[in-house]
Amino acid sequence: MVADPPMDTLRRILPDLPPRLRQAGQFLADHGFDAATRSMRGLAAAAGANPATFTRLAQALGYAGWDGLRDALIESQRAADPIAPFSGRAQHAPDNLTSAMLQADLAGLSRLDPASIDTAAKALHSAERVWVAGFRSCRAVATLLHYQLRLFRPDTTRLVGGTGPEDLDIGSFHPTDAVVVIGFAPYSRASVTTAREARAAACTLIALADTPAAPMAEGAHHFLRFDAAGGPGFFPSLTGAIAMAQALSSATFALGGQAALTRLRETEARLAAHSQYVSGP
Amino acid sequence: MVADPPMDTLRRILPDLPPRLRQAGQFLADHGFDAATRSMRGLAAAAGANPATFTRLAQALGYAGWDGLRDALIESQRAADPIAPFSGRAQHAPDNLTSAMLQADLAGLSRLDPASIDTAAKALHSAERVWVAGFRSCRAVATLLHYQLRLFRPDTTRLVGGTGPEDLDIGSFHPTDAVVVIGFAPYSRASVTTAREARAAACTLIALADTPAAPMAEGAHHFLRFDAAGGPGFFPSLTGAIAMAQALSSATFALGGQAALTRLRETEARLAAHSQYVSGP
DNA sequence: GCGACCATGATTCATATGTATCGTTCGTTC
DNA sequence: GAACGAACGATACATATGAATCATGGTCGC
Repeated sequence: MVADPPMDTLRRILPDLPPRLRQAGQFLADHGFDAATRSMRGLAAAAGANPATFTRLAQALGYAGWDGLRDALIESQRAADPIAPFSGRAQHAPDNLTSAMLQADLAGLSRLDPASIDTAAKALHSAERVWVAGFRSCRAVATLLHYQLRLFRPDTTRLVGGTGPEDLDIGSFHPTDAVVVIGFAPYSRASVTTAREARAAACTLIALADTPAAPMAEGAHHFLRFDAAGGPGFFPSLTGAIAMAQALSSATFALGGQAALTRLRETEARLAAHSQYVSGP
Repeated sequence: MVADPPMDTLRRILPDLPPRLRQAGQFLADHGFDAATRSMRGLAAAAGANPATFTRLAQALGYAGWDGLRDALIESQRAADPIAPFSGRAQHAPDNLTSAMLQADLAGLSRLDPASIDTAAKALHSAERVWVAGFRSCRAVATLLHYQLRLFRPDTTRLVGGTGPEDLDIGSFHPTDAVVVIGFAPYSRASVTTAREARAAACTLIALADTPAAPMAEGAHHFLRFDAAGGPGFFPSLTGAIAMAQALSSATFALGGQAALTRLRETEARLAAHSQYVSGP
């Protein structure tokens, strides 16, 4: 009956719990490790709650008592974090696809080159307008970069193909523009076209790609490399590209100084005024 | 005096210990997690040793008693859990913002929980339809997850707000649907609404968020945690969320078996036929 | 051979721990 | 307004837990 991860069932019934039980449940959700190690009374003291509350919480979750819940927590955590105290973590090959993918992403991140990002940020900073282009799965990276840049450069940042077919956008490239193109093999036709047109228009071309031989990297002023393939996943990984795009926007923001900060505050105030956000938990 | 990691001092004095103490020490080294969670007597039973042996072992390590050793073990494991596994990497302080961001992303990735991703993938696999919802910067994550899922589930995957205002999408949630909501603080109003409606419609709710206390995690059947803040960047980081989304789609694909593979091949063939791609370098 | 010493197991005990129980409070319903 | 029940805190209790103590067996030195 309660063979699922206890944290999942906890979250499911959490909203329907009475106030103090929910408070205890919240604490448990935030401090799962303590729940597995400390005693029930110790937990209660840390949470500022009555010990009996945790017994009741366990029973509300379908366990016979706190011991049952605690055992389930221990079991789920043992699987979750294989601490492997002595043997290096790298030794035991990842047992399943998921952790293998995460591990590959980890390795991919560590291969990124910070220096190339910083010089590209300078180029973005000094460009009059910035175009961001990414298609198919790379569209996710492009939208994020575009979104973050717009937070402090709202009027001078455009997404290629953001407001319709990309033809018109490409046609309006200007020599003082910078164009960021993101792509990896197999390269979408649109991204290659965008890069070619950017070169033709004498823009500053910044390419985020998987290899210097990529079509969009040809003649690019800045080349930022990330690993897309190589992982065990069935699809290419965009984790490295995302990390690089974020670092790029942050570095560009840092170059913007006080002016950029002011514009960011304005944007945030505008979002808050339209109550786009709800208050935190 | 014994502020070092207990496992280190253990290993140091292990060879000089009397036979039974050494045997217990071996077991402790191999099952550090159990030592931190189970009771001393329980440990002794599992190790096939006398309970008193572990008290003596703790004293031999310089602790007042077993409780002292156990607390040290807990503390060292708590630290080892959330901090980066490649602790050597964290030592040399990053020289600039960019590499600091990448480093923070690296640490964030290592904190992801593969087990929770796998169980969520099962839920996606068995859902009739899958809705993906993310707004503002999380839209990037949502589009990528939607894109990858559509590669092998083209007809049963939808992006909330993908074809217009999200109201109509939200209204058509069905109990056999699964809804994936991505968000972090400050939480956009649309994402909270989507999660609430998903719950109301009795959908399977899968939340990707920065804390279990996030509004969209309330009552969620599956909760996948990632770190958004914490880095030195000016904007939250979506690297962890992207990595998790990709792992989620790959895991779901793997569950799909031959049928999913067939559909993926069909999609690829269709893209190639329309010559969306250019040949590689 | 024998006493001293250490390692180890068994026993015992004070304490910590989880839970059943009772009384109180608060909100709801008739 | 009375009656009811849920939620919660406080108390009491049976049990589990860790550690001190005692007892035993084996080893080393003389």
